[in-house]
Amino acid sequence: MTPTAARRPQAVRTPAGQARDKILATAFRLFYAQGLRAAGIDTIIAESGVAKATFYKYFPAKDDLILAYLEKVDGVWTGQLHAAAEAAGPDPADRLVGLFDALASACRRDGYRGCAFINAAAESASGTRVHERTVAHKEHIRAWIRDLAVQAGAPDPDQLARSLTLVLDGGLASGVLDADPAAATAARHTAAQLVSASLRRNP
Amino acid sequence: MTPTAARRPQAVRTPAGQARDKILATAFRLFYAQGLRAAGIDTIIAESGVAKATFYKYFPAKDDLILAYLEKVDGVWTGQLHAAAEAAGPDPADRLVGLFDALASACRRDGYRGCAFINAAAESASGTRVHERTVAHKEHIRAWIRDLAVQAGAPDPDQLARSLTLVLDGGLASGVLDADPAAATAARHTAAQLVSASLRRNP
DNA sequence: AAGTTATCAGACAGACCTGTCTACGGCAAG
DNA sequence: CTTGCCGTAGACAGGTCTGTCTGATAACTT
Repeated sequence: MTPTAARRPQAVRTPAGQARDKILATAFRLFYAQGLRAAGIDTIIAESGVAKATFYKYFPAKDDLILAYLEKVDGVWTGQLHAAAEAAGPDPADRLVGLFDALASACRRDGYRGCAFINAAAESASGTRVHERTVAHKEHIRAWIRDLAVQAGAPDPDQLARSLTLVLDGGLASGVLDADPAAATAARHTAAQLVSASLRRNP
Repeated sequence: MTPTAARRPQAVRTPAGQARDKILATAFRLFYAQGLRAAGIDTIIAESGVAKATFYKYFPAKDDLILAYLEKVDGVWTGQLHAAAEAAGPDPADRLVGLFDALASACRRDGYRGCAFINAAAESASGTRVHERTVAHKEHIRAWIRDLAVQAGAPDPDQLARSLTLVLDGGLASGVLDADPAAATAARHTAAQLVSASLRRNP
């Protein structure tokens, strides 16, 4: 009837500039818990508490949100790995083993579902931006581990980095099946074996 | 107009009893190549060349087809692992290393996209039949490897089996990123290191 | 020859998904 | 105070998805 009757209560308003963060936080949670395809845009918008138009302003397409999500995961996970490595002490050889503590911590977290990147890659065709981003992440990790192996004086740092990333990825991949802490413990143990075996000839 | 005008040419007819196999073969291909969600029922039906009603007769729901697919993958992959292990000779220690040749062979195949089970688990919520089936598969593999470790006289077969499955899963998980044969080679090399290190005290 | 069974073709329903668009409300800067 | 920006609410379009149903045909069985 009257224009006044059409007024809507406007509910709660997100402060300017914070909408993007809220969306990304929700996406982080839902993408990781349910998968990239299973988590729909509508759900993410509803749980973020933002309007649809606001969402599409910051993320013109779902793929953009997925990439932002992967960027965030990269930062978080890389940070945890670095922190775990540094917590093991100044010796690079210790750090190579200590980084596996990040895996154990991850396993213990509620809702742990393995590696977000491996899961994302499983849902994306090769050649897509999402897939490429995943490959880049794994290469960064391996380069970092290789660097530690060089510092530790490994005779073949490439080989050692390969071995350790295999064990790390194995631990992460098994995390999507069950969050068994034994897998993380075994991964750390295996890593210690590989590191000491690799450095034995060159003490 | 006339009833005769309504007659359809009936196209090519699948021989009785073979429809299920054709569907499963198509599903095997599409599920692995695209993922469980990305491969739609309609596409599978169209590429199978069967009628929709026939499909739903054999697989009342998509989940049933997915489970049949996983069953088939299990058979194929387990067979390849066993064959690679046996090809390495009669010594159980050699077999523990030789089974990694199956990984190298898989990497070389066109359209290789890592482990179908890990990929499936990434797309399914825990607690679902699909997820449970994946966990069961991984447990079978580890039990088999553990058995080989016992035969090889490993002092701690559980630990060795854990380590080797971590490396194997790592190799498979990295396969979804890129089918790098170097990963398979490194996995075999790492496995050899772990096996010999594990048996050293007990020759 | 008649009946049974397996298959084909495709319309249809109902849900969900992504992305666009309109209309409106509050806030801050000019 | 008003103008423009950023936000909300939600309808809508066009597509895809799973799963049901009808009706007709081919092949095998009795």
